[in-house]
Amino acid sequence: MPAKEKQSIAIKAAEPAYLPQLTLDCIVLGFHQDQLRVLLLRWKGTQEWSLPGGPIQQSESVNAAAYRILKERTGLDQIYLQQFQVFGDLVRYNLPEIKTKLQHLINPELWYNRAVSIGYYALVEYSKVNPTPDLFTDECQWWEIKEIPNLLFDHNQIVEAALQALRQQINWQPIGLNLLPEQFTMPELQRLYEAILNRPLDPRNFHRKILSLNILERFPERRKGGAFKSPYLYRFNQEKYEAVLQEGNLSFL
Amino acid sequence: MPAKEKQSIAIKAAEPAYLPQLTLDCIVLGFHQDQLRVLLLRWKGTQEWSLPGGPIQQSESVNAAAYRILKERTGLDQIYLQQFQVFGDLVRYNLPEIKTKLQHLINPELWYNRAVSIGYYALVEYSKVNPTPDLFTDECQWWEIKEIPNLLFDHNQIVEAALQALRQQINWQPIGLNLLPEQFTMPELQRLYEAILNRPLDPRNFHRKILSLNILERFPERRKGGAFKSPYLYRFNQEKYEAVLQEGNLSFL
DNA sequence: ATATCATTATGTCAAAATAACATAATAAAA
DNA sequence: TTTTATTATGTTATTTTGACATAATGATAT
Repeated sequence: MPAKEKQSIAIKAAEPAYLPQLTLDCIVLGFHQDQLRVLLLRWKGTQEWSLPGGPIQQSESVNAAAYRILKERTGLDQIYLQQFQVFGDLVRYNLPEIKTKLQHLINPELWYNRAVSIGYYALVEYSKVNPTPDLFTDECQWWEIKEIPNLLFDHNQIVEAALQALRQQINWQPIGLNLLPEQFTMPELQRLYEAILNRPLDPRNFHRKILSLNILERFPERRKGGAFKSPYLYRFNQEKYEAVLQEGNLSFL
Repeated sequence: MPAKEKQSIAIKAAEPAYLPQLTLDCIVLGFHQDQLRVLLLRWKGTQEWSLPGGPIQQSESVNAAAYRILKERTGLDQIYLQQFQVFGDLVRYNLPEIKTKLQHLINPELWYNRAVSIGYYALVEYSKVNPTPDLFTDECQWWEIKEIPNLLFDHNQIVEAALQALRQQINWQPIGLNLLPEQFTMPELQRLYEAILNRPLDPRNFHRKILSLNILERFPERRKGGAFKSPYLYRFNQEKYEAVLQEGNLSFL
């Protein structure tokens, strides 16, 4: 190998079975106890965390690679996945530092000088996820968005960019529903939106606005169990949702 | 222009000076005579057209590569550029067909079986562009969006995706202004929006809505010269624009 | 000079969407 | 039965949108 080895998340796939110098990072978002959470991996024998991700096989599409990685880390198949940005800067982090931290894991010759990463965010139902580490890590865990530690590589920035993209997208598509279980209550949905948008919403206006989208169905029964008035249960109606999407009901400007 | 550059989504960057199996495609959009236009290249000795693009140098960021390519094809430096999608399917076009069409230009050994492409759209001022072919092409020309021929590779689909992304973005950001000269009239701006959105707009409502954004300045003088009432001239005010962006005035949902 | 023509600038009103606001109902626990 | 936490919901004023038509103007033709 010439004088070009170092790198990124992408370890020089010793196998040429992977696209060289290209990787993929996934921001897997879940919602639990009124908090947005993200799935992180702890590298073997360290306290260093990073996002799930990895190289792309020659035999799979980029999207398929994202689904594969998500399947490996969460056990889930059907996931809402959104490509949101390519990270292609020349210097994306302090490489010598990373190499030092991870040298016991990866032969330095296996690093690329540089890799480009495609960022995806995934919205998943928290309770269905079975967090599973990969070959380089020994722990896969949910972290509250607000408590994310310093991550390896440029992953803190990638998470930030993903959240921004999510906030933008949720303004015109009710994608938040992908984060909830099939049945949910209006207050739960509101708290999810508040977590994503990071600001409080008025419950009356929220209720009206969400229902006006015509993509929710209310069940006749309420949920019992709390020391309070029992809330109605709702369900996301995929068909109605798609009908709404068709209309492309964006206003200009 | 760097030696050995270009193009296509799938030519083996003969040198390791480029990121392998990764390319970049640019949809350069301009507006002229009430039409949206896109810059296309005709391959040497053929009637085959494709988008500007090419591989990324090891020594440049992905964004820098996009700017470099745009500079090479248009002569312009300061360009509004937006990364909008990665095209990463396994099979993006009929490779044998392409190889046949272009075999006189490129040694088949230099083709990759597969490459991933990062799509950018660029919004430019039509009259400032100096269309310039690259090493593989002998013509660089504007085409009306509605008259784009069958392009090489998956470029027709990429153009379509770019337009969709543009239409989406123009709904919440007044980016269209990048397509006009510094001074423009309200009807010109309206016709631009109509071209992008592909539907007629009411001039009174358009006027009201655009001005309400508070990013335009009206000049005291009007433009003379037509056999009709002379229109006012406007200018895009960058400062005001940025002030508005800060507010992040997106409604939720 | 005047008429004609193409184009531009602009206002009103009804309907819809938004934002701001408070209280009664209820399930469980005390 | 009282208390507590939480949920469901309605009204009004304001803002935004959408639908609609006409008068003004600059050039050209007569």
